[in-house]
Amino acid sequence: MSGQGKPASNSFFDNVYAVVCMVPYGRVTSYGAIAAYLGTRGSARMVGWAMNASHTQVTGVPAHRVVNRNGLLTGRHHFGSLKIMQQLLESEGIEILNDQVVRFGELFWDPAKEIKH
DNA sequence: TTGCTGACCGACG
DNA sequence: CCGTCGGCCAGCA
Repeated sequence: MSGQGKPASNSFFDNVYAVVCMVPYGRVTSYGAIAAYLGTRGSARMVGWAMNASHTQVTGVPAHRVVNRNGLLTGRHHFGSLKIMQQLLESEGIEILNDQVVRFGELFWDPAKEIKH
C-alpha cells in the first residue's frame, strides 16, 4: 500500500477511535481513561468531542461503550435517541440502571492497563 | 483572525 | 456535602 505506513493515529480523533475500537464486547471505558492512555489526561473533553465527530464521520466506533468516570451515560443525547446507548449496552449484556452502568467497576476496561505495550 | 463552546476530570473552599 | 473554577484541544461563526 502505497508506501509509508501512515499510522492511523495522525489525528487526536483517530487515536481515540482506535482505543475505543479496542474495547472488548461487553466492556466499557471512560473518557478520562482514554485521554490518560493517549497521554492527554487533561483533554478528556476532547475525547467526548471526538465521539461527537465519530457519528458524523464514517467510523464504526462503539461510542456507547464510552461513559464518564461515574459510569453515567452522559453522551446518550448525542446518539439521536436517549435510549439507543442504553439499549446497545444492554444488548451486550451490560445492565443499566438509572442511566448508570451497573457493576461499572467490574466492566470497566482500562486501555492503559490492557494495552500496555 | 479571534473567541466560544463542548459527551470531562480533578482540585479547592 | 455542595458549588465553582481551571485546563486541555479542536471545530465553527
